[in-house]
Amino acid sequence: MREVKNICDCKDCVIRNLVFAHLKDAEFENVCTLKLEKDYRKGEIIYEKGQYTEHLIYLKKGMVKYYQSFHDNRNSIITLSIPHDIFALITIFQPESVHQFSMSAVEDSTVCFIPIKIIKDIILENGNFSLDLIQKNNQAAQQIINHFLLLNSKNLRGRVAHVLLHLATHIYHKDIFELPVSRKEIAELIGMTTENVIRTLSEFRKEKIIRINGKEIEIVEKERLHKISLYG
Amino acid sequence: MREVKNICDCKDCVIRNLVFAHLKDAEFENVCTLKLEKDYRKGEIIYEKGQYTEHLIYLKKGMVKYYQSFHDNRNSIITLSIPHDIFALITIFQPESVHQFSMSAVEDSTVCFIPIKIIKDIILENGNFSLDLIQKNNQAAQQIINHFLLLNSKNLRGRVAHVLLHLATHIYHKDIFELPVSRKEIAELIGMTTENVIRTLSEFRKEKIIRINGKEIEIVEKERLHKISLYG
DNA sequence: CGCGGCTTTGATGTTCATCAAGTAAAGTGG
DNA sequence: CCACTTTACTTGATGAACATCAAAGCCGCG
Repeated sequence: MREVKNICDCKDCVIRNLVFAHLKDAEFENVCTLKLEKDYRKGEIIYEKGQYTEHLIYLKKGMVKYYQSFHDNRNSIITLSIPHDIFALITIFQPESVHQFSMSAVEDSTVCFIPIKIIKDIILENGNFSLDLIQKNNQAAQQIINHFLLLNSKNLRGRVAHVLLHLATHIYHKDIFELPVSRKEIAELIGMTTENVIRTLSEFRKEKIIRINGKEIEIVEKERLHKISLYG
Repeated sequence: MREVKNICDCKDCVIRNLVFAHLKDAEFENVCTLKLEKDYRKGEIIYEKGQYTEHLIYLKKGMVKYYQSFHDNRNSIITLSIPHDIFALITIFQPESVHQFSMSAVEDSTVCFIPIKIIKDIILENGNFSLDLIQKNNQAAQQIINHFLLLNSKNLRGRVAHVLLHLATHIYHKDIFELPVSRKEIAELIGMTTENVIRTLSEFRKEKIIRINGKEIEIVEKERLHKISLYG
Protein backbone atom coordinates (compact mmCIF):
# COMPACT_ATOMS: atom_id res chain seq x y z
CA MET A 1 0.00 0.00 0.00
CA ARG A 2 1.98 2.93 -1.35
CA GLU A 3 0.91 6.48 -1.81
CA VAL A 4 -2.70 7.42 -1.44
CA LYS A 5 -3.83 9.67 -4.23
CA ASN A 6 -6.96 11.51 -5.05
CA ILE A 7 -6.74 12.80 -8.53
CA CYS A 8 -10.24 13.29 -9.76
CA ASP A 9 -9.71 11.85 -13.23
CA CYS A 10 -12.72 9.62 -12.95
CA LYS A 11 -14.38 11.08 -15.98
CA ASP A 12 -12.16 8.91 -18.11
CA CYS A 13 -12.17 5.97 -15.78
CA VAL A 14 -13.35 2.64 -17.08
CA ILE A 15 -15.69 2.26 -14.17
CA ARG A 16 -17.91 4.90 -15.71
CA ASN A 17 -18.83 2.40 -18.34
CA LEU A 18 -19.85 -0.18 -15.82
CA VAL A 19 -22.29 0.39 -13.04
CA PHE A 20 -21.50 4.04 -12.83
CA ALA A 21 -23.04 4.75 -16.19
CA HIS A 22 -26.25 5.77 -14.50
CA LEU A 23 -24.75 8.09 -11.99
CA LYS A 24 -26.07 11.61 -12.02
CA ASP A 25 -23.46 14.32 -12.32
CA ALA A 26 -23.70 15.44 -8.71
CA GLU A 27 -23.44 11.86 -7.48
CA PHE A 28 -20.49 11.27 -9.70
CA GLU A 29 -18.70 14.33 -8.40
CA ASN A 30 -19.29 13.07 -4.92
CA VAL A 31 -17.88 9.63 -5.62
CA CYS A 32 -14.94 11.18 -7.37
CA THR A 33 -14.10 13.53 -4.53
CA LEU A 34 -14.35 10.93 -1.83
CA LYS A 35 -12.73 8.00 -3.53
CA LEU A 36 -9.15 7.07 -2.83
CA GLU A 37 -6.63 5.44 -5.08
CA LYS A 38 -3.83 3.21 -3.92
CA ASP A 39 -1.02 1.53 -5.78
CA TYR A 40 0.01 -2.01 -4.95
CA ARG A 41 3.10 -3.87 -6.00
CA LYS A 42 2.92 -7.39 -7.38
CA GLY A 43 2.28 -9.68 -4.43
CA GLU A 44 0.95 -7.11 -1.99
CA ILE A 45 -2.23 -7.89 -0.14
CA ILE A 46 -5.15 -5.54 -0.73
CA TYR A 47 -7.31 -6.96 2.00
CA GLU A 48 -7.57 -10.15 3.95
CA LYS A 49 -10.36 -12.42 5.02
CA GLY A 50 -11.82 -11.13 8.24
CA GLN A 51 -11.13 -7.47 7.66
CA TYR A 52 -13.97 -5.05 8.01
CA THR A 53 -15.45 -3.93 4.68
CA GLU A 54 -15.65 -0.20 4.46
CA HIS A 55 -15.23 0.38 0.76
CA LEU A 56 -16.43 -0.73 -2.56
CA ILE A 57 -13.25 -1.62 -4.32
CA TYR A 58 -12.64 -1.17 -7.99
CA LEU A 59 -9.62 -2.27 -9.94
CA LYS A 60 -8.38 0.54 -12.15
CA LYS A 61 -5.15 -0.98 -13.40
CA GLY A 62 -3.34 -4.27 -13.14
CA MET A 63 -4.53 -7.69 -12.09
CA VAL A 64 -5.68 -9.06 -8.77
CA LYS A 65 -6.57 -12.45 -7.38
CA TYR A 66 -9.53 -13.10 -5.13
CA TYR A 67 -8.75 -16.16 -3.04
CA GLN A 68 -9.42 -18.29 -0.01
CA SER A 69 -6.57 -19.44 2.19
CA PHE A 70 -6.90 -22.56 4.29
CA HIS A 71 -5.36 -23.46 7.61
CA ASP A 72 -2.67 -25.66 6.04
CA ASN A 73 -1.16 -22.95 3.81
CA ARG A 74 -3.07 -24.14 0.80
CA ASN A 75 -4.90 -21.54 -1.26
CA SER A 76 -7.74 -21.61 -3.72
CA ILE A 77 -7.99 -18.79 -6.21
CA ILE A 78 -11.62 -17.97 -6.86
CA THR A 79 -10.93 -15.66 -9.76
CA LEU A 80 -8.32 -13.54 -11.44
CA SER A 81 -9.64 -10.11 -12.25
CA ILE A 82 -8.60 -7.25 -14.49
CA PRO A 83 -10.08 -3.79 -15.02
CA HIS A 84 -13.48 -3.85 -16.72
CA ASP A 85 -14.30 -7.21 -15.16
CA ILE A 86 -17.70 -6.81 -13.72
CA PHE A 87 -16.42 -9.19 -11.16
CA ALA A 88 -14.42 -6.51 -9.52
CA LEU A 89 -17.62 -5.43 -7.86
CA ILE A 90 -19.27 -8.42 -6.37
CA THR A 91 -16.42 -9.38 -4.21
CA ILE A 92 -16.81 -6.42 -2.29
CA PHE A 93 -20.22 -5.35 -1.73
CA GLN A 94 -21.19 -6.48 1.69
CA PRO A 95 -22.11 -3.35 3.57
CA GLU A 96 -21.40 -3.39 7.29
CA SER A 97 -19.77 -6.70 7.10
CA VAL A 98 -16.52 -8.51 6.89
CA HIS A 99 -14.54 -9.83 3.95
CA GLN A 100 -15.07 -13.53 3.44
CA PHE A 101 -12.08 -13.94 1.17
CA SER A 102 -8.81 -12.18 0.47
CA MET A 103 -7.50 -10.12 -2.39
CA SER A 104 -3.97 -9.43 -3.50
CA ALA A 105 -2.18 -7.90 -6.47
CA VAL A 106 -0.90 -10.35 -9.05
CA GLU A 107 0.63 -7.53 -11.07
CA ASP A 108 1.39 -3.97 -10.04
CA SER A 109 -2.09 -2.56 -9.66
CA THR A 110 -4.07 0.56 -8.92
CA VAL A 111 -7.18 0.15 -6.83
CA CYS A 112 -9.96 2.66 -6.17
CA PHE A 113 -11.67 2.71 -2.80
CA ILE A 114 -15.11 4.22 -2.59
CA PRO A 115 -16.64 4.43 0.87
CA ILE A 116 -19.58 2.06 1.16
CA LYS A 117 -21.58 4.81 2.76
CA ILE A 118 -21.63 6.81 -0.46
CA ILE A 119 -22.61 3.82 -2.55
CA LYS A 120 -25.39 3.07 -0.14
CA ASP A 121 -26.71 6.60 -0.39
CA ILE A 122 -26.69 6.37 -4.15
CA ILE A 123 -28.53 3.06 -4.09
CA LEU A 124 -31.19 4.63 -1.90
CA GLU A 125 -31.65 7.53 -4.28
CA ASN A 126 -30.89 6.27 -7.74
CA GLY A 127 -32.96 3.32 -8.91
CA ASN A 128 -31.23 2.94 -12.25
CA PHE A 129 -27.91 2.63 -10.54
CA SER A 130 -29.30 -0.04 -8.24
CA LEU A 131 -30.76 -1.98 -11.10
CA ASP A 132 -27.49 -1.93 -12.94
CA LEU A 133 -25.53 -2.96 -9.89
CA ILE A 134 -27.84 -5.88 -9.24
CA GLN A 135 -27.54 -7.14 -12.77
CA LYS A 136 -23.78 -6.77 -12.89
CA ASN A 137 -23.44 -8.46 -9.54
CA ASN A 138 -25.44 -11.44 -10.63
CA GLN A 139 -23.50 -11.70 -13.83
CA ALA A 140 -20.30 -11.77 -11.82
CA ALA A 141 -21.68 -14.46 -9.54
CA GLN A 142 -22.60 -16.58 -12.51
CA GLN A 143 -19.14 -16.27 -13.97
CA ILE A 144 -17.66 -17.55 -10.76
CA ILE A 145 -20.12 -20.43 -10.63
CA ASN A 146 -19.26 -21.25 -14.21
CA HIS A 147 -15.60 -21.31 -13.35
CA PHE A 148 -16.14 -23.91 -10.65
CA LEU A 149 -18.49 -26.03 -12.74
CA LEU A 150 -16.03 -26.02 -15.55
CA LEU A 151 -13.25 -27.20 -13.32
CA ASN A 152 -15.30 -30.02 -11.90
CA SER A 153 -16.07 -31.25 -15.38
CA LYS A 154 -12.50 -31.36 -16.66
CA ASN A 155 -9.39 -33.38 -16.04
CA LEU A 156 -5.90 -32.00 -15.46
CA ARG A 157 -5.05 -31.46 -19.12
CA GLY A 158 -8.44 -29.94 -19.80
CA ARG A 159 -8.08 -27.51 -16.93
CA VAL A 160 -4.63 -26.32 -17.91
CA ALA A 161 -5.72 -25.95 -21.53
CA HIS A 162 -8.69 -23.93 -20.37
CA VAL A 163 -6.60 -21.52 -18.32
CA LEU A 164 -4.25 -20.90 -21.21
CA LEU A 165 -7.12 -20.25 -23.59
CA HIS A 166 -8.80 -18.01 -21.08
CA LEU A 167 -5.69 -15.89 -20.69
CA ALA A 168 -5.15 -15.65 -24.43
CA THR A 169 -8.76 -14.97 -25.33
CA HIS A 170 -10.22 -12.95 -22.51
CA ILE A 171 -7.29 -11.25 -20.89
CA TYR A 172 -4.52 -10.61 -23.40
CA HIS A 173 -6.37 -10.95 -26.70
CA LYS A 174 -3.34 -12.49 -28.34
CA ASP A 175 -1.63 -15.86 -28.51
CA ILE A 176 1.72 -14.83 -27.06
CA PHE A 177 1.76 -13.43 -23.55
CA GLU A 178 3.66 -13.31 -20.32
CA LEU A 179 2.08 -15.54 -17.67
CA PRO A 180 1.00 -13.10 -14.97
CA VAL A 181 0.98 -15.84 -12.35
CA SER A 182 3.33 -18.51 -11.07
CA ARG A 183 2.82 -22.20 -11.79
CA LYS A 184 1.76 -22.51 -8.19
CA GLU A 185 -0.96 -19.94 -8.71
CA ILE A 186 -2.23 -21.72 -11.79
CA ALA A 187 -2.45 -24.82 -9.64
CA GLU A 188 -4.43 -22.91 -7.04
CA LEU A 189 -6.74 -21.63 -9.73
CA ILE A 190 -7.53 -25.05 -11.17
CA GLY A 191 -7.40 -27.12 -8.00
CA MET A 192 -4.43 -29.30 -8.88
CA THR A 193 -0.84 -29.53 -7.65
CA THR A 194 2.00 -27.35 -8.85
CA GLU A 195 3.96 -30.37 -10.06
CA ASN A 196 1.14 -31.55 -12.24
CA VAL A 197 0.59 -28.13 -13.75
CA ILE A 198 4.26 -28.01 -14.69
CA ARG A 199 4.16 -31.54 -16.05
CA THR A 200 1.15 -30.69 -18.17
CA LEU A 201 2.73 -27.53 -19.53
CA SER A 202 5.82 -29.57 -20.41
CA GLU A 203 3.62 -32.14 -22.15
CA PHE A 204 1.94 -29.45 -24.20
CA ARG A 205 5.36 -28.11 -25.09
CA LYS A 206 6.64 -31.55 -26.15
CA GLU A 207 3.48 -32.04 -28.19
CA LYS A 208 4.21 -28.68 -29.83
CA ILE A 209 0.86 -27.27 -28.79
CA ILE A 210 2.54 -24.39 -27.00
CA ARG A 211 5.98 -22.84 -26.75
CA ILE A 212 7.36 -21.89 -23.36
CA ASN A 213 10.13 -19.48 -22.56
CA GLY A 214 10.13 -18.88 -18.82
CA LYS A 215 7.02 -16.84 -18.17
CA GLU A 216 6.32 -16.35 -21.84
CA ILE A 217 3.75 -18.64 -23.40
CA GLU A 218 2.87 -18.90 -27.06
CA ILE A 219 -0.15 -20.87 -28.11
CA VAL A 220 0.80 -22.58 -31.34
CA GLU A 221 -2.04 -25.01 -31.94
CA LYS A 222 -5.10 -23.27 -30.65
CA GLU A 223 -7.48 -25.79 -32.15
CA ARG A 224 -5.91 -28.76 -30.41
CA LEU A 225 -5.81 -26.84 -27.16
CA HIS A 226 -9.49 -26.17 -27.58
CA LYS A 227 -10.24 -29.83 -28.08
CA ILE A 228 -8.23 -30.73 -25.01
CA SER A 229 -10.06 -28.10 -23.01
CA LEU A 230 -13.44 -29.45 -24.11
CA TYR A 231 -12.50 -32.51 -22.22
CA GLY A 232 -8.92 -33.48 -22.16
CA MET B 1 -46.54 -27.71 -13.39
CA ARG B 2 -50.00 -28.29 -11.92
CA GLU B 3 -52.59 -25.77 -11.07
CA VAL B 4 -51.83 -22.10 -11.16
CA LYS B 5 -53.17 -20.34 -8.12
CA ASN B 6 -53.35 -16.81 -6.96
CA ILE B 7 -54.37 -16.77 -3.38
CA CYS B 8 -53.15 -13.56 -1.91
CA ASP B 9 -51.92 -15.00 1.38
CA CYS B 10 -48.59 -13.29 1.07
CA LYS B 11 -48.97 -11.44 4.31
CA ASP B 12 -47.91 -14.60 6.11
CA CYS B 13 -45.42 -15.69 3.51
CA VAL B 14 -41.84 -16.24 4.58
CA ILE B 15 -40.61 -14.06 1.77
CA ARG B 16 -41.83 -11.05 3.68
CA ASN B 17 -39.04 -11.62 6.10
CA LEU B 18 -36.44 -11.64 3.41
CA VAL B 19 -36.01 -8.96 0.82
CA PHE B 20 -39.61 -7.98 0.92
CA ALA B 21 -39.35 -6.62 4.41
CA HIS B 22 -38.89 -3.14 3.03
CA LEU B 23 -41.80 -3.20 0.66
CA LYS B 24 -44.32 -0.43 1.10
CA ASP B 25 -47.91 -1.57 1.51
CA ALA B 26 -48.98 -0.55 -1.97
CA GLU B 27 -46.00 -2.26 -3.54
CA PHE B 28 -46.69 -5.35 -1.56
CA GLU B 29 -50.30 -5.45 -2.67
CA ASN B 30 -49.11 -5.15 -6.21
CA VAL B 31 -46.67 -8.02 -5.91
CA CYS B 32 -49.28 -10.08 -4.19
CA THR B 33 -51.91 -9.52 -6.82
CA LEU B 34 -49.65 -10.21 -9.77
CA LYS B 35 -47.68 -13.12 -8.44
CA LEU B 36 -48.53 -16.65 -9.43
CA GLU B 37 -48.08 -19.83 -7.52
CA LYS B 38 -47.44 -23.23 -9.04
CA ASP B 39 -47.12 -26.65 -7.52
CA TYR B 40 -44.49 -29.07 -8.72
CA ARG B 41 -44.19 -32.77 -8.04
CA LYS B 42 -40.90 -34.30 -6.99
CA GLY B 43 -38.77 -34.51 -10.09
CA GLU B 44 -40.56 -31.93 -12.19
CA ILE B 45 -38.52 -29.27 -13.93
CA ILE B 46 -39.24 -25.68 -12.94
CA TYR B 47 -37.14 -24.14 -15.67
CA GLU B 48 -34.31 -25.16 -17.88
CA LYS B 49 -31.09 -23.59 -18.99
CA GLY B 50 -31.74 -21.40 -21.98
CA GLN B 51 -35.28 -20.42 -21.09
CA TYR B 52 -36.17 -16.78 -21.05
CA THR B 53 -36.29 -15.30 -17.55
CA GLU B 54 -39.50 -13.45 -16.97
CA HIS B 55 -40.01 -13.92 -13.26
CA LEU B 56 -38.29 -13.66 -9.99
CA ILE B 57 -38.85 -17.07 -8.53
CA TYR B 58 -39.31 -17.75 -4.88
CA LEU B 59 -39.59 -21.13 -3.20
CA LYS B 60 -42.52 -21.17 -0.82
CA LYS B 61 -42.60 -24.85 0.08
CA GLY B 62 -40.52 -27.91 -0.60
CA MET B 63 -36.98 -28.29 -1.89
CA VAL B 64 -35.43 -27.57 -5.25
CA LYS B 65 -32.10 -28.17 -6.89
CA TYR B 66 -30.28 -25.63 -9.00
CA TYR B 67 -28.06 -27.48 -11.42
CA GLN B 68 -26.04 -27.55 -14.58
CA SER B 69 -26.42 -30.40 -17.04
CA PHE B 70 -23.63 -31.27 -19.40
CA HIS B 71 -23.71 -32.73 -22.90
CA ASP B 72 -22.91 -36.25 -21.70
CA ASN B 73 -25.85 -36.60 -19.32
CA ARG B 74 -23.77 -35.74 -16.31
CA ASN B 75 -25.12 -33.14 -13.92
CA SER B 76 -23.64 -30.88 -11.30
CA ILE B 77 -25.88 -29.64 -8.56
CA ILE B 78 -24.93 -26.11 -7.61
CA THR B 79 -27.12 -25.96 -4.55
CA LEU B 80 -30.10 -27.50 -2.83
CA SER B 81 -32.48 -24.85 -1.63
CA ILE B 82 -35.38 -24.71 0.79
CA PRO B 83 -37.74 -21.88 1.73
CA HIS B 84 -36.04 -19.07 3.63
CA ASP B 85 -32.78 -19.68 1.81
CA ILE B 86 -31.73 -16.33 0.55
CA PHE B 87 -30.28 -18.29 -2.24
CA ALA B 88 -33.66 -18.76 -3.76
CA LEU B 89 -33.31 -15.25 -5.11
CA ILE B 90 -29.97 -14.95 -6.75
CA THR B 91 -30.54 -17.74 -9.14
CA ILE B 92 -33.08 -15.89 -10.80
CA PHE B 93 -32.53 -12.30 -11.05
CA GLN B 94 -31.27 -11.60 -14.51
CA PRO B 95 -33.74 -9.21 -16.03
CA GLU B 96 -34.21 -9.49 -19.79
CA SER B 97 -31.99 -12.44 -19.99
CA VAL B 98 -31.84 -16.17 -20.10
CA HIS B 99 -31.42 -18.82 -17.43
CA GLN B 100 -27.86 -20.06 -17.22
CA PHE B 101 -28.75 -23.12 -15.21
CA SER B 102 -31.76 -25.31 -14.54
CA MET B 103 -34.03 -25.82 -11.57
CA SER B 104 -36.19 -28.76 -10.61
CA ALA B 105 -38.19 -29.94 -7.62
CA VAL B 106 -36.44 -32.42 -5.37
CA GLU B 107 -39.51 -32.70 -3.18
CA ASP B 108 -43.09 -31.67 -3.91
CA SER B 109 -42.79 -27.90 -3.96
CA THR B 110 -44.70 -24.68 -4.30
CA VAL B 111 -43.04 -21.90 -6.22
CA CYS B 112 -44.06 -18.25 -6.48
CA PHE B 113 -43.50 -16.38 -9.73
CA ILE B 114 -43.29 -12.62 -9.58
CA PRO B 115 -42.98 -10.83 -12.92
CA ILE B 116 -39.56 -9.26 -13.26
CA LYS B 117 -41.19 -6.08 -14.47
CA ILE B 118 -42.75 -5.47 -11.07
CA ILE B 119 -39.54 -6.12 -9.24
CA LYS B 120 -37.73 -3.77 -11.55
CA ASP B 121 -40.25 -1.04 -10.88
CA ILE B 122 -39.84 -1.51 -7.16
CA ILE B 123 -36.07 -1.36 -7.43
CA LEU B 124 -36.37 1.89 -9.32
CA GLU B 125 -38.60 3.39 -6.65
CA ASN B 126 -37.62 1.82 -3.38
CA GLY B 127 -34.01 2.23 -2.37
CA ASN B 128 -34.27 0.22 0.81
CA PHE B 129 -35.61 -2.71 -1.11
CA SER B 130 -32.72 -2.47 -3.56
CA LEU B 131 -30.18 -2.29 -0.83
CA ASP B 132 -31.62 -5.36 0.82
CA LEU B 133 -31.75 -7.26 -2.41
CA ILE B 134 -28.13 -6.46 -3.20
CA GLN B 135 -26.95 -7.61 0.18
CA LYS B 136 -28.98 -10.80 0.10
CA ASN B 137 -27.83 -11.56 -3.40
CA ASN B 138 -24.20 -11.21 -2.47
CA GLN B 139 -24.69 -13.35 0.59
CA ALA B 140 -26.19 -16.05 -1.60
CA ALA B 141 -23.30 -15.83 -4.04
CA GLN B 142 -20.83 -16.24 -1.21
CA GLN B 143 -22.62 -19.31 0.06
CA ILE B 144 -22.32 -20.92 -3.33
CA ILE B 145 -18.66 -20.00 -3.59
CA ASN B 146 -18.11 -21.48 -0.17
CA HIS B 147 -19.79 -24.69 -1.23
CA PHE B 148 -17.38 -25.11 -4.13
CA LEU B 149 -14.32 -24.15 -2.12
CA LEU B 150 -15.29 -26.62 0.53
CA LEU B 151 -15.62 -29.43 -1.96
CA ASN B 152 -12.26 -28.70 -3.52
CA SER B 153 -10.62 -28.91 -0.13
CA LYS B 154 -12.06 -32.26 0.92
CA ASN B 155 -11.73 -35.88 -0.09
CA LEU B 156 -14.56 -38.29 -0.74
CA ARG B 157 -15.25 -39.16 2.88
CA GLY B 158 -15.02 -35.55 3.92
CA ARG B 159 -17.50 -34.49 1.28
CA VAL B 160 -20.06 -37.12 2.15
CA ALA B 161 -19.69 -36.34 5.84
CA HIS B 162 -20.20 -32.69 5.07
CA VAL B 163 -23.41 -33.25 3.14
CA LEU B 164 -24.88 -35.35 5.92
CA LEU B 165 -24.00 -32.75 8.52
CA HIS B 166 -25.38 -29.99 6.34
CA LEU B 167 -28.70 -31.77 5.95
CA ALA B 168 -28.95 -32.53 9.67
CA THR B 169 -27.85 -29.11 10.85
CA HIS B 170 -29.13 -26.61 8.34
CA ILE B 171 -32.08 -28.29 6.70
CA TYR B 172 -33.77 -30.70 9.08
CA HIS B 173 -32.44 -29.54 12.45
CA LYS B 174 -32.37 -33.10 13.72
CA ASP B 175 -30.15 -36.14 13.49
CA ILE B 176 -32.67 -38.51 11.93
CA PHE B 177 -34.09 -37.56 8.57
CA GLU B 178 -35.25 -38.89 5.23
CA LEU B 179 -32.72 -38.23 2.50
CA PRO B 180 -34.53 -35.90 0.11
CA VAL B 181 -32.25 -36.88 -2.75
CA SER B 182 -31.03 -40.03 -4.43
CA ARG B 183 -27.48 -41.31 -4.01
CA LYS B 184 -26.91 -40.17 -7.55
CA GLU B 185 -27.92 -36.64 -6.63
CA ILE B 186 -25.60 -36.60 -3.65
CA ALA B 187 -22.87 -37.60 -6.07
CA GLU B 188 -23.81 -34.73 -8.35
CA LEU B 189 -23.75 -32.35 -5.43
CA ILE B 190 -20.27 -33.32 -4.26
CA GLY B 191 -18.68 -34.07 -7.61
CA MET B 192 -18.03 -37.78 -7.11
CA THR B 193 -19.53 -40.93 -8.61
CA THR B 194 -22.70 -42.60 -7.36
CA GLU B 195 -20.84 -45.81 -6.57
CA ASN B 196 -18.36 -44.05 -4.34
CA VAL B 197 -21.06 -42.16 -2.49
CA ILE B 198 -22.78 -45.47 -1.77
CA ARG B 199 -19.55 -47.10 -0.73
CA THR B 200 -18.79 -44.26 1.64
CA LEU B 201 -22.25 -44.35 3.19
CA SER B 202 -21.79 -48.10 3.69
CA GLU B 203 -18.41 -47.49 5.30
CA PHE B 204 -19.92 -44.96 7.68
CA ARG B 205 -22.62 -47.52 8.49
CA LYS B 206 -20.09 -50.29 9.15
CA GLU B 207 -18.10 -47.91 11.34
CA LYS B 208 -21.32 -47.21 13.24
CA ILE B 209 -21.11 -43.50 12.54
CA ILE B 210 -24.53 -43.50 10.91
CA ARG B 211 -27.50 -45.84 10.61
CA ILE B 212 -29.16 -46.31 7.23
CA ASN B 213 -32.61 -47.61 6.49
CA GLY B 214 -33.33 -46.99 2.83
CA LYS B 215 -33.76 -43.26 2.56
CA GLU B 216 -33.69 -42.76 6.32
CA ILE B 217 -30.41 -41.66 7.81
CA GLU B 218 -29.56 -41.38 11.47
CA ILE B 219 -26.38 -39.66 12.53
CA VAL B 220 -25.11 -41.60 15.51
CA GLU B 221 -21.64 -40.23 16.08
CA LYS B 222 -21.87 -36.60 15.14
CA GLU B 223 -18.46 -35.77 16.53
CA ARG B 224 -16.63 -38.32 14.42
CA LEU B 225 -18.56 -37.22 11.38
CA HIS B 226 -17.45 -33.68 12.09
CA LYS B 227 -13.83 -34.72 12.27
CA ILE B 228 -14.13 -36.60 9.00
CA SER B 229 -15.72 -33.60 7.40
CA LEU B 230 -12.93 -31.32 8.57
CA TYR B 231 -10.76 -33.37 6.39
CA GLY B 232 -11.54 -37.01 6.15
C1' DC C 1 -45.79 -59.18 -13.77
C1' DG C 2 -42.02 -57.19 -15.98
C1' DC C 3 -39.27 -53.26 -17.10
C1' DG C 4 -36.26 -49.46 -15.98
C1' DG C 5 -34.09 -46.86 -12.74
C1' DC C 6 -31.92 -46.89 -8.22
C1' DT C 7 -28.86 -49.25 -5.12
C1' DT C 8 -25.14 -52.22 -3.76
C1' DT C 9 -20.61 -54.71 -3.88
C1' DG C 10 -16.48 -56.30 -6.03
C1' DA C 11 -12.55 -56.12 -9.35
C1' DT C 12 -9.62 -53.41 -12.18
C1' DG C 13 -7.29 -49.44 -14.10
C1' DT C 14 -6.32 -44.41 -14.48
C1' DT C 15 -5.48 -40.18 -12.76
C1' DC C 16 -3.47 -37.49 -9.83
C1' DA C 17 -1.05 -36.38 -5.16
C1' DT C 18 2.93 -37.10 -2.71
C1' DC C 19 7.73 -37.60 -1.95
C1' DA C 20 12.33 -36.79 -3.38
C1' DA C 21 16.06 -34.42 -5.45
C1' DG C 22 18.11 -31.29 -8.36
C1' DT C 23 18.41 -26.87 -11.21
C1' DA C 24 17.34 -22.19 -12.15
C1' DA C 25 15.98 -17.66 -10.77
C1' DA C 26 15.20 -14.05 -7.68
C1' DG C 27 15.60 -11.63 -3.56
C1' DT C 28 18.81 -10.16 0.73
C1' DG C 29 22.44 -8.51 3.36
C1' DG C 30 27.23 -7.52 3.86
C1' DC D 1 28.30 -6.39 -6.52
C1' DC D 2 28.92 -10.86 -4.88
C1' DA D 3 27.92 -14.73 -1.65
C1' DC D 4 24.02 -16.55 0.43
C1' DT D 5 19.37 -17.84 1.07
C1' DT D 6 15.12 -18.53 -0.34
C1' DT D 7 11.60 -19.28 -3.60
C1' DA D 8 10.17 -20.98 -8.10
C1' DC D 9 10.58 -24.50 -11.40
C1' DT D 10 11.40 -29.20 -13.21
C1' DT D 11 11.53 -34.35 -13.65
C1' DG D 12 11.06 -38.94 -11.97
C1' DA D 13 9.27 -42.74 -9.04
C1' DT D 14 5.70 -44.46 -6.10
C1' DG D 15 1.29 -45.11 -4.08
C1' DA D 16 -3.39 -43.61 -2.88
C1' DA D 17 -7.74 -42.10 -4.20
C1' DC D 18 -11.12 -42.36 -7.15
C1' DA D 19 -13.48 -43.65 -11.78
C1' DT D 20 -14.94 -47.20 -14.50
C1' DC D 21 -16.76 -51.62 -15.61
C1' DA D 22 -19.50 -55.51 -14.41
C1' DA D 23 -23.11 -58.09 -12.21
C1' DA D 24 -26.83 -58.74 -9.26
C1' DG D 25 -30.72 -57.46 -6.08
C1' DC D 26 -34.32 -54.20 -5.09
C1' DC D 27 -38.12 -51.12 -5.63
C1' DG D 28 -41.75 -48.55 -7.76
C1' DC D 29 -44.64 -47.98 -11.58
C1' DG D 30 -47.30 -48.89 -15.59
